Amino acid sequence: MYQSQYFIPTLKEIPNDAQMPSHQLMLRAGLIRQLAAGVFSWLPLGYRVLKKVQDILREEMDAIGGQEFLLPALNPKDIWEQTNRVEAMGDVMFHIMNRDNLVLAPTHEEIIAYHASQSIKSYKDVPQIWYQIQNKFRNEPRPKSGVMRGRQFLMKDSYSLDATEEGLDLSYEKHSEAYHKIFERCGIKFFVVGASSGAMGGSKSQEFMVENPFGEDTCAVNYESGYSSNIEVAISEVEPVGKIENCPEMEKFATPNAKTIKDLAEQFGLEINRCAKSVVYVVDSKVVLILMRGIDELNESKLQSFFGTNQVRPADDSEILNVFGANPGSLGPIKIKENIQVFADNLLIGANGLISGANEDGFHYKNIDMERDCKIDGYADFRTVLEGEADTISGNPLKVVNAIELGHIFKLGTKYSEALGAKILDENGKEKPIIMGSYGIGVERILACVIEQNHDENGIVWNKGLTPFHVHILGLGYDKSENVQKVCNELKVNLEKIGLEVLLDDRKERPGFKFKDADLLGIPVQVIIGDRGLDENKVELKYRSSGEKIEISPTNIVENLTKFYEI
RNA sequence: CGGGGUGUGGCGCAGUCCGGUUAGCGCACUUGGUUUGGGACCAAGGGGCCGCAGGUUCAAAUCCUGCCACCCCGACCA
Repeated sequence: MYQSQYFIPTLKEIPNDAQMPSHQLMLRAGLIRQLAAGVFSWLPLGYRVLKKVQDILREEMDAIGGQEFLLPALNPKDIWEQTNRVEAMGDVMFHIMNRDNLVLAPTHEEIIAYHASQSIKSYKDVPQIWYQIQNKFRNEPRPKSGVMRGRQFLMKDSYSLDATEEGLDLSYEKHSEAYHKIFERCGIKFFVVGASSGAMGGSKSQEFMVENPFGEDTCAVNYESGYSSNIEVAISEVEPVGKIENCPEMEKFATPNAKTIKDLAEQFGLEINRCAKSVVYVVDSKVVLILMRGIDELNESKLQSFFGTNQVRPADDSEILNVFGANPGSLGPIKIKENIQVFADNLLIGANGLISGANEDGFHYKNIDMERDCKIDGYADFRTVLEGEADTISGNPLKVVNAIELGHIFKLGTKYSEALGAKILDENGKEKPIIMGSYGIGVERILACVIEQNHDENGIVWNKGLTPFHVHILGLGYDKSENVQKVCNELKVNLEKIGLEVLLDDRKERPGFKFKDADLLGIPVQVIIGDRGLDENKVELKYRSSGEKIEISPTNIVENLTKFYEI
């Protein structure tokens, strides 16, 4: 490819509205352009890389027996109504104004289940793995970070159909292995976390994560021990609060200026973890009290799975006053005005010597014994893991990091097959719903993550597998020197002959300009050809990742690059 | 949806507070010339309904009102 004829609009300056390095570089290197918030055009150079990612996805999906579909983005709304997801998706789903019976698909479980219901009738017809690489539409309230979160985005989504739980386990395992291979081949450093399945009813779910400051998920990890978990479900080894000896009788005391646990601990010289924090939530319209250690934060995901509902929210001040007869800052488990359920975090099991609000403004109790003085309806893990706590595998400190969700594998179960009547007969002629799994990868996110992990101050550093071109020939003084032209073109032909993709910078630009652009584009090897070297029968080979340059005779380049690309 | 910010040529910005020459600068673009191994220089050019719509005024990029778009923080995120 001649660069003078190829559309690669590079930018010298960083576009004002790009914050994330990969976003900046994708714009600067001419891979993408933004069309609207969360909507991007892929330019030729970017699309070349995107296609290479898709090739890897196809190869690995085919390798586990996946069959590629292309499902429509326009979907009949009534199919989505059968699973109640028009309502569940709410504003996230795009609706069509002048054709009300159609919607834009944000995912494809329903359509897969629909087709399965038509044609998959027997246990002999499964297992099936169906996948596609296709645009998804989600009306994100706030698109951000370039292609990281868009309103239209490419997803590799696949779905497994099985007759038995064991079959699902196998399909799930196959996907897990395929995903590992995919991300490894893309050269991404990632980790896998167990994720909260929330109230959606699936049994097992794991997310493939990439540590990144712009990531929207939070995970607790220890790379050495291999512990990694979404903060929504993360656990750690923490000493319970426990008992003190000879805990005296409970005693009320005045705390007029202590509104927070911190105030309380500081003003009265108390141990912060014996100051029990009272968190008030409304769960399915009922007010509940959760007691936690003073230092801990309630984890809403854990609360949701404990109660099996996602209808949870913090109680507001008037609800609190109503139930407790006191305001936040003086709440506790003792003598609550209304009869409500009280739960406590596991770390408070058997604890005594606790301090908590008296449900009377400006007063607290001390010497509270959970068993002696409180009526607790249940204990569970409600807390959010904190940085530095011991991981449950090695006991070494956990790191709490931001992460990008690249992929998600999910044992769905029968929710969609039941709703859409996707049923099969088993060996005994008994009708059963198909057991489904759902597996997704954000295709454009792969690209962004690769750039996040592989760039320097000069630009992108592509790996051999994803680079848009294998070799970047820089013809210095190309427009002037017939010799440079001759050597460049011969080399281009010879490299293409052995299957390498070549970008030849034949533009009428000064050398410095070409060097800067080449580093920005980030093709792994640059072959620098100019009269100065050719006079001594030398050209220069520069490796983008190390910056290392070697001088070499033009006749040895093909051999050298054959080795480099292991052809 | 709440809070904050920004809209001026393809990109990056100044000008707006305090209304008043012909709307300016750098990059990019066109032409000519000199240059040519890490984003050259000189000269001459082309390109703007100053986000949109109203309003105030003799006069609006500038003041007022409404709307729109985009970015950031938060809420949300199968």
